Formats: sequence, structure tokens, C-alpha cells
Amino acid sequence: MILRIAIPIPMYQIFEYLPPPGLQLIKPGVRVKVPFGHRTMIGILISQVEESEIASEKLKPTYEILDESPVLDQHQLKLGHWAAEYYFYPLGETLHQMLPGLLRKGGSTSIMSNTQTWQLTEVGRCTDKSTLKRSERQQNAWSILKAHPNGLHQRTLIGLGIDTKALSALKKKGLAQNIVQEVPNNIDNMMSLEKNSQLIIEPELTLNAEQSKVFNAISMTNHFKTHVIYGITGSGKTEVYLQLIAKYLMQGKQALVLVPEISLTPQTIKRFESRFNCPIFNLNSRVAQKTKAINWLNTREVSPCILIGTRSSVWAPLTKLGIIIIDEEHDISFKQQEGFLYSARDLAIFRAKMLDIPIVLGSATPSIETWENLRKSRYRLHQLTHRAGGSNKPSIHLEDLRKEKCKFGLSESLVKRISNQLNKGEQVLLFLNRRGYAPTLYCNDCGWIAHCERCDAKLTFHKKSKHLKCHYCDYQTGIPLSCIKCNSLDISTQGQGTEKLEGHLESLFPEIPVIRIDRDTTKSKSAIDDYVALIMKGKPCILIGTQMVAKGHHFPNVTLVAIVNIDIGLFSSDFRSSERTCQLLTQVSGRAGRSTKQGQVWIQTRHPNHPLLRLWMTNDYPAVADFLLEERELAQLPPCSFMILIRAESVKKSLCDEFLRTVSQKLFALKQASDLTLLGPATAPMERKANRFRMQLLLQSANRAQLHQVLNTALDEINTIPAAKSVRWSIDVDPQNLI
DNA sequence: AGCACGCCGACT
DNA sequence: GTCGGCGTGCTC
Repeated sequence: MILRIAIPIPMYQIFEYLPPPGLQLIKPGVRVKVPFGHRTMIGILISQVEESEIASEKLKPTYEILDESPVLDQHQLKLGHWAAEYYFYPLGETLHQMLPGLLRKGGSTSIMSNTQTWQLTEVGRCTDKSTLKRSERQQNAWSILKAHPNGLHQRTLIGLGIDTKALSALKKKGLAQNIVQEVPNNIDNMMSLEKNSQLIIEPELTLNAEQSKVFNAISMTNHFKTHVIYGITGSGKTEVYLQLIAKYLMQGKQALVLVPEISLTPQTIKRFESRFNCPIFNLNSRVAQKTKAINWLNTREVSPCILIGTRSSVWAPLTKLGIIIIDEEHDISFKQQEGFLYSARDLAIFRAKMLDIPIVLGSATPSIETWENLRKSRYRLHQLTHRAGGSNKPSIHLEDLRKEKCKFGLSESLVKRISNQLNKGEQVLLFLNRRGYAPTLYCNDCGWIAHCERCDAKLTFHKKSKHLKCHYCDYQTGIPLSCIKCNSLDISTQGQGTEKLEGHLESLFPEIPVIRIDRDTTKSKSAIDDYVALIMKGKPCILIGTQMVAKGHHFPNVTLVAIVNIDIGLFSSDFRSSERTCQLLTQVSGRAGRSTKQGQVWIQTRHPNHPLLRLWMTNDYPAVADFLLEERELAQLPPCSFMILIRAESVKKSLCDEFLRTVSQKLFALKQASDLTLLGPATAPMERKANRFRMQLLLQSANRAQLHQVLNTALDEINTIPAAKSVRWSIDVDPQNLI
């Protein structure tokens, strides 16, 4: 008997081991501890076979089987196998990445073996929330227990963010009790705990005609179908999600909701929590390691439940999944940008297909990929074209910067408008996708510009922190007093970032709070929440933000939105930048006037006749998407063709070149009649980053299967190229940016 | 990846 | 004489 084990190393092989003594039947998907070279590694059992090709004296015995039942069930293993193959990522590393951190390191799943069940005592049930006024944590614990009269497992409570200390405190006060249940934790057990409580605890909102139509169409079938809800900002997509989810929860099933990285606001979760009386688990970067592992494991046992999370939640072991929702489907954060370059959206669709369940992609600005799939009738389109809450669409205006006097990037008329709005007691949002004080520091005498030593990029001037920073690597340096090249004292900044704008507005409106929201001001965990709370108070203020403000939050008292400089986004080399710019414009505009007040949006530009900008102004995203899709079709760019990018980086440029050239030759030799275009090797748009030279080879084809097949055949040979060891290289399937 | 082995240069 | 630089090879 031989065990085939996937080890998390960057190699495409499966390694074989002898079973540990005395063990007969082990299921695939369990973790095993094995000797590997001179160290010990944790791998995943793939299968058991009778014979091995490897010489028997080379086979080592496994040290230990870490799990009684698999940490990855057969559906997850299938998902993992598919992902590893599709993204050309080693199986061992793929399976490793599917697990939460604690389990990767060999942590025990016995954090789940706590069988204590908590419920309120008679006294606790009759008590009033106000008696716990002084402890918010105990209050939360009490509310959740109150909602679950049949009790909840301790691990479920921990997963919901309830502190065990708060529970013990309630016990001490005689308000709650814990019973040790010896029954194993399984789904049916969980079900019986929840059975008698009511699932929907807040009345559902009445759907308008459009929403009902969408809801009915999607609920027609429980089978696999990719549904796209194209719904303008404020059209009530979330309510449709909630009612769809309710349908599956009532069948005792689970729902998975994938959300973009930053937009995951407590607001969204609150909305789910106040609607449903079932566990709502959370997975994102702000959740602590241990809680992550508990929540992950909870999803295989707790049903009904909802999992709301970012990208990596697509791997969660939900065993009774009924529906998947992907909110803001177009968001680039669904694609991992380093290491394992997977798209959570595309994997979620595969998972839905495998499980034969519906999946819903929602967006006000669907990606062009999705648009193409709609056109090809692979997905089904549902539209929400009216604002649901009765609020009006904002009015949208272009401002020609060539005809205006500008100070710090703001035109005089815009400043007047800001002032008017503030005087009316309303809030203003300025969008500028550039953090720091200024993007350029230069010498007026010799023309020298401050560049990063390690990248091909300009250094950004940060005034408050008194540094020049590179936004592409972690390089930072002090601000020189004179020009580095000619020693002239006449050096100055050029262009504006959010920090400069902040200072300027503070001096223009000294009485008004100016709140800047970008990566520099939101480093601490609570910062965003504090800012949001401040803005929600509704008092007049000026908000300055990068794309961080574009996502998720809605601020009811913001009635004027200004896009300070859209031109940065209009002329970029990446073929997707026009799509991104339109999506960003729509998102930012959506921040204006979401309550009853009329909002207005002003876009400052030096190119008021730019065709795409003109088209976007018609407020008809489908027309914009059609236009962009047509452009892609003419140029045979994705989604009208498929791309795989092979990147290489090294301190020595010649090594990248040598490696990629060999790869290119091998692919060329293999491609024969198949439809494959090889572009490059060429230097990456940013040639040097963090002191490494970067080159890339682009493979393009109208036939995805052929593209995969050619690379797949070449893969073994590529790995034997001598330079492959000395350069850092990676394969990016469906690359999102070519930088 | 990560670790050992091995073969050259500059130090007590 | 040896400490340590990182090129090369191997992992069931």
C-alpha cells in the first residue's frame, strides 16, 4: 500500500510514502506529517495505490495522520484539482492555500471538539437588555442567546465574535447556563438546535416590480445557472440577495456571499444579522487567525448558515451550499495578485456548476468578461434600472479645466460649489486617486526628478511624514534640501495628491472638518470605522479619498461629489484601464445623494470630448460596456481572446531574457497548428521594481483549450530550463493587469 | 521552497 | 588556517 501525498512546495509532482504502521483505511483529504528531504512537512493525502514507480528503498514511511476525518472533502479536492490545473499552480501548494492558516501549520481541528452548548436561564430570558448596559460584549452575547432559545454551540458563538469571557460573566450573573452535550457535532444535530426558532427576524422589504421579476426569475430553479444582476447604484440588489438567501436557508441550506476586499463593512454584515436568525460567519483579513479557523470549520457543520467573506472564502468547506452570491462582481480584488493567481469569481462559478446550484453575480458596472458571457448567453441577465428607495439619480457634469483657473488642481467654480454645499449644511466628497502630497519632486534649474533607487518609478512626496516614498516598493528616504544633481535650492513639487488637497481645503475652509481617507490615514484597524461614524453624523465636512471611498459605504448627507482629475485614468497603457475608469466613475458618482437629497457629480478634465467620457456621461453603462467590448473584439483582446502571461524577474536582466526566450522557443516548437500567438519576451511596463528586472512573455489565443494544452505540454520542459532555478517566474492565467 | 553540499575569496 | 559567500542539486 502506497500513499500519494501532495506536498506544499513549488513542484508539480506528487510524492509517495509508505503508510504508518497499523493503519488500513485512510480517506483522501486528510493531512499527513511526512519526512521530506531534511525536514518535516504537512501534506494532503490524494489517493492510495498498490504499486509505486519509485524504487522501494526510496520510499519513506509517513510519520503521522493528523486528521480523523478529511479537512478537505471530495468536493473541495475536486475544486482544488481543477484550480491547480487551470492556474498551473502546484497541487500541493494549491491545497495548502485552501486551508485556514492554523490548519496549514498542523493545528488541530479539535478547537471544534468543545461540545458545550449555551442558552439563557429562565432569569436571563426575562431580563432586559438595559441591565447589561455597562458591557457591550455581554449585551451582544445576551441578544444572540435570546434569539436562539434552543441554545448554541460555544464554537458557533466564538465564530460569531462572542467572547467566552462575556459568556462566563453572564453565567456568573445567573443569566446564562452551559450544558455539555456528548452528541457529536454534525449537521442534523445543529439543525435540531435551530429548528424551532424563527429564521427571518425582521420583516422583508416589499420588492418593487423590477426586483420581484429578478427574484422570481432566479428562484425558478435550484439548479446551476450563472445569473447576473445588473443593477444601478441604489436599485436594491442587496434586498434581492437577502430574499434569495432566505429561500435556501429555509431549506436548511447554506449561502456563500463573496464581497470585495475593502468594502467589507460592518454595515453590510449588520444588514444580514438584523434579517436572519441563523449564524452569519465572517472571513476576511480583519478576523483573527483562530476565529478564522473556527469559522472555516463551522461552515462544514452548521446549517443553515451564511458565510460572508472576501476572496479566500471560496475555499470554505460549506457542505450544504445552496446558493453563491458575488457582490461587485467586477471588482479586481477577487483575483489574487501574488503567489496563487486565482480568480475567486471564476472558481465560484466552477464550484456552483460542480454542485449544480445557482450563482448570482451582482454589479452596477459588470466586467467586460461578464458582459461577453451575457452576450454569448452563457449567463442570464437580470436588470434593476430604478432606484429602489425613491431617491433621485445625481446630475452629472463635466468641467473643462482648460477654461478654468485652477489652484491645487481645483477650479474656482468647483471651490464655489463646495462652499455653497457646505453652507447648506451638506457634505462634499472629493475623489483623487493619488495618495501623498505630490507625485513629483523636481528641480527647476536642471530638471532632475526624484526617482526610486530600486524601481522605475517616481518618488511621491509625503509632507506630514517628511519623506519621499516609493509606492511600488517599501523604499523611503528623507526629503533633500537641494537638488541631488546640481545642488540648486530651487526644487519644488508638481501635481497633487490627497495630502496636498487636504491642506489646501483646510486653509480654504478653516471651520470645516476635512477628512482624508486613503491608505496613509487608515493604517490602524479602527480608523475607517471612526471616520465613517464621524461622517454618518451628517454635519458638513469635506471628504477626500482615493478609491477606498468609492467602495461600499454610503454617506446619506454627501450631495456633491467631485472627481478631481479623471485624466490619469483615461490615457493608460493597460487595455483594461478604460473599463476600470468607467467603473470607478460610476462607483464614485454613486456616493452622491443616496438619500432624498438631490446629488450632483462634477468631473474635472482637460479632455471633455474624450469619446469614452462622453459615452459614460449618457449614464448608460450597457452602451459603455458594448463599446468597450467592441474595442476588445477589434483588437482581439480578452474576453475576445484568452491570455496567459509568464513573468520572470531577477537581479540580472539577461537571466530573465534567457529564460523567457527558451520558454518561447519551446512553446513555438510545440504549438504546431494550434492557435497560439507568442508576444515577447518583452520588458514589463515597469522594467525594474524593488531592484529586480522584470520581463514577460504573453501567450494569446482565441482558443482557451489549445492555449492550456500547449502550455501544459511544455511545462515539464520549462521546469528543466537551467535558468528556471535562478529567476523568479510565475504563470498568470487570465492576467488582470499586464504590469 | 528550503536545506545540504561544495568550492572560492578575505579575515583572526 | 577558517568563516561565509551563494551556485547546484535534491526532495518520495
